[in-house]
Amino acid sequence: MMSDVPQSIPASVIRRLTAYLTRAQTLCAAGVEWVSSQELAEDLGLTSSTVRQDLTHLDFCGISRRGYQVAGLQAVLSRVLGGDTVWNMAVVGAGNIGKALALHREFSRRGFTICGLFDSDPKKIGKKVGGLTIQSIQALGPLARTRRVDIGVIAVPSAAAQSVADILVAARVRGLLNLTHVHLAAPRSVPVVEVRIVASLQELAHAISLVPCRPAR
Amino acid sequence: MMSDVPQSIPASVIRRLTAYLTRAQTLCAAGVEWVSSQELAEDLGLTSSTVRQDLTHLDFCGISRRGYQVAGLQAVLSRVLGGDTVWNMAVVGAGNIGKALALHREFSRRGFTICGLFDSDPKKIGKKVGGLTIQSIQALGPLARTRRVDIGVIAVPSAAAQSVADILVAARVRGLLNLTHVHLAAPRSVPVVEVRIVASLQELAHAISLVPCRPAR
DNA sequence: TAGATTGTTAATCGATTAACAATC
DNA sequence: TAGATTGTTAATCGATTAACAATC
Repeated sequence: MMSDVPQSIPASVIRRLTAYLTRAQTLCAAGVEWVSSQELAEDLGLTSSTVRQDLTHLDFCGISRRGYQVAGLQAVLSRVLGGDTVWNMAVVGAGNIGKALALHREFSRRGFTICGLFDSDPKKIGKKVGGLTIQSIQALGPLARTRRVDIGVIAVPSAAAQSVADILVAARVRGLLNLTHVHLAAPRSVPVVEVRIVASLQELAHAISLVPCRPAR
Repeated sequence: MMSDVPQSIPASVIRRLTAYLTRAQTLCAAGVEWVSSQELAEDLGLTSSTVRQDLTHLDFCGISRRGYQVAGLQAVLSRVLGGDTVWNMAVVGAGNIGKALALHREFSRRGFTICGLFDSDPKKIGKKVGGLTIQSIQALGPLARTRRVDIGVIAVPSAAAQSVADILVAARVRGLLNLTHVHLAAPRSVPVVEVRIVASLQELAHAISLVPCRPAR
């Protein structure tokens, strides 16, 4: 009867759970108490069936004729998505993207603390970005280890990405967020999530070219 | 026998095609002439079967025992992904992320030109970011129309995202890149691609917590 | 009660992988 | 020729959707 094995939720579902969480937070802030699968589906461009199916992965039940209690839903989603945990991040690459991430307030609000910003350019080292001082890549390995960095954010030029990933993995970082457009090799115990902005633009460009031209007015 | 209908390639395949393109460009620059599906698969963390299946969507054939000619593959992928076209973009929101995008060189290199940067904050209007002057949101609609903006990039606070999207759609923009964490409603003729960085971090955090702890050394 | 909405099962759909004949 | 690699078909796998009994 020992069925309490922590259920592994598929990545496709996890991505939607983050959307439900954001929505639940908004509804909660607006004082809404109950939400149905149908309403959530409309808000997020899904079917109600998908929403209900997704929420069965949670240790949380809706109520017939009322839907899901917003506050409870928010709490459960937050916990499943690691809301209780604070994650330590190191951002590598202090270019435009790296600096933007270092300054982005939304991260700390969600429990992701940036505890170091690194670059290989000697001219940048020592400069301040928000509350952080840019440090040398040489310092990355030792610091990631002593500061117990959980997540390495890779925002360097693509050519340097793999070597930075290797340094981070050797420093026992637990996961990588890859903002470059090259694939990173990492051991299976170190998950990698890719955020490919240029690829997203190309995907969008392709989708656009499939849409028949609209009339001139 | 009229089978030359422009095949609609699934989005899942398009995302990988962008990866093949990047890889082909790197190989081409390195002077490599041929690449097999097996090699591409290893480089990108896929199976050779997936690679071959994907490439059948292209008007391009490999050769038994040799693989795919890198230069040709690169050319065909570039064309399919809109490499011949130059896309006009407006970036809305001149916060950290918006500014980083405006300064990011990789976009223009890939055929995505930023022709305007907009913000609602009066204190920011008139300031220069790279070659661009920050303009008022009031100017967005008219300018998007007259400058024939193809793609609107939404990098404003989440609460303002939908209204910005509405302005862009009304100004006949053809597609939206959404960098906020809320879902955007848009007509089906205006494709929306979402780049959700915080959601990616949460996905990563969840993946990390599934990995059993490694021994202390 | 009547009816709306859940949780769940079964059906459908699409994407990935395996397998192999064709071929260079 | 022998053998490696393609293009393609069929099998598998997983994700989404439809349907509906249970229930509040």
